[in-house]
Amino acid sequence: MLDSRVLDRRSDPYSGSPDPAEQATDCPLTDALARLGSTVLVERNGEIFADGEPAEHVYKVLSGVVRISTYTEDGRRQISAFHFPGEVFGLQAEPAYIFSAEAVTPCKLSLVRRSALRAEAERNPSLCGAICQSVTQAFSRLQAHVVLLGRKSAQERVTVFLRRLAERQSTSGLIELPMSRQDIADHLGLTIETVSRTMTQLQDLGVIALDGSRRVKVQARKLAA
Amino acid sequence: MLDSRVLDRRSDPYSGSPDPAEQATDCPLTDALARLGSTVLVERNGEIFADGEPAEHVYKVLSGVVRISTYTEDGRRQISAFHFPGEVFGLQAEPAYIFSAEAVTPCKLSLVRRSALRAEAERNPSLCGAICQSVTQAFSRLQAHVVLLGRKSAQERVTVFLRRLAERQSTSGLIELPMSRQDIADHLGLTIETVSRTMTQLQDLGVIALDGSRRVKVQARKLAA
DNA sequence: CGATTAATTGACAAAACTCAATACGAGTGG
DNA sequence: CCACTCGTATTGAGTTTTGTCAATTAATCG
Repeated sequence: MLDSRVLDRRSDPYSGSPDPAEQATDCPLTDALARLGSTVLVERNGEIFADGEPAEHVYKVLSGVVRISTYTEDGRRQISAFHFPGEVFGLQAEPAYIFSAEAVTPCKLSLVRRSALRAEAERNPSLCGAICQSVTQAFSRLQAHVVLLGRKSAQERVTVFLRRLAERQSTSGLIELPMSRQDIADHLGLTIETVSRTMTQLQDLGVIALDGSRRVKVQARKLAA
Repeated sequence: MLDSRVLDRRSDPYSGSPDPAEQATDCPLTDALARLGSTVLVERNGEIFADGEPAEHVYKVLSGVVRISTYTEDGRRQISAFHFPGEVFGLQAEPAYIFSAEAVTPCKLSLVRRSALRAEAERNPSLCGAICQSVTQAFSRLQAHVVLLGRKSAQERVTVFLRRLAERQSTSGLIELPMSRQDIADHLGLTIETVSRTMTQLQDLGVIALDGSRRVKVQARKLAA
């Protein structure tokens, strides 16, 4: 898990057909990443950065899925967030990362040095605003997750998780689960067994239909409630 | 709970002896609040703002304790954070508040219009940085809370809660609990009964000593583990 | 001092966890 | 193409933790 964290790095844009997440935009942060950053590929389960390391870079997902995790002393893991293409992570004021980031699937990431971003932000106030906005967005997401963890039953957690995933993938009805049951469990504060059982419960209730373990067909009506 | 949200408001500095949180500092955000903001008093359990309202102001606690809460449709409440003197809250990019803020104890707050803060930030890049920093700080706290909610037993939750409280109050050994058991329960994702039982357990274990329900003497050594 | 709210304690029920066994699925080699 | 393996997921049985409901005690406020 610690090997081969950087498979490829270059400063020029990727030559293949452009992903939506790589297009030019009106977001100063995206622009800054495109102009000042480089690209890196990370293999499945590869480490992007680890908790406690100097926080030197800010990342954006171009393709693939990233998990943000924290390991407690006794070996338990909490995944506080998953990041999908277009999302920025690693943006923080602390000098060292306060969590680890790993690739759930093979990932293409754009990254920029924090110092470069900071220098650019000094010159460009709109970039500064965009950074703030990105951080508050992450904050809002986390806030919603706190409510999920604090107040909800296993069934509610799984249902909400699937619903949010559906919204983010905006695929009407068919969700691809890029992450394992263990990842989901560690995100929702449950065990892998409870996640599994809840999935089958939801299937028995007719809320979802499982097609293998990584593909879920959603009865949108029923999931909504 | 909805009545009398604003008891007093004025633009000039408070005339009494200055709290530490009101002193002039080298923090541009604190300065901006002092220069551009006004002061308001809120009574115990008074509402500061509610989830869904237009997010017009940014606040800083001068004295007292504030709770940030979210109410779910089914009436459950999750308190995602408590704010102590010197801390800023309500700083967000969304046009409407995504949670409510209420006074745990009678509070003196400094507040500034978001538009004023934004205008000032355009002129002053260091203020922009300070804002970012404040948001990332809140983010880090929330991140730590997610780990607590996701992965910890009732006993660990209460222990960590008390430890963090002790750190923030920096009162060696004696903690004042400004909030009720219900507040603590809603913060830790537990029931009031579990919180209460856990407290007595910790007392039986010799980790803490309760002096009434709102005062806790901490055996620092034992709480640390 | 009495009334009211907050906190604790007890007995029981429910939800989730643990441990263990089984099944599935992707990849490999015969 | 099939059998084997390894990692992942599901299912089952029993335990533990926490939640629920009810009763009691403690604290607060007039």
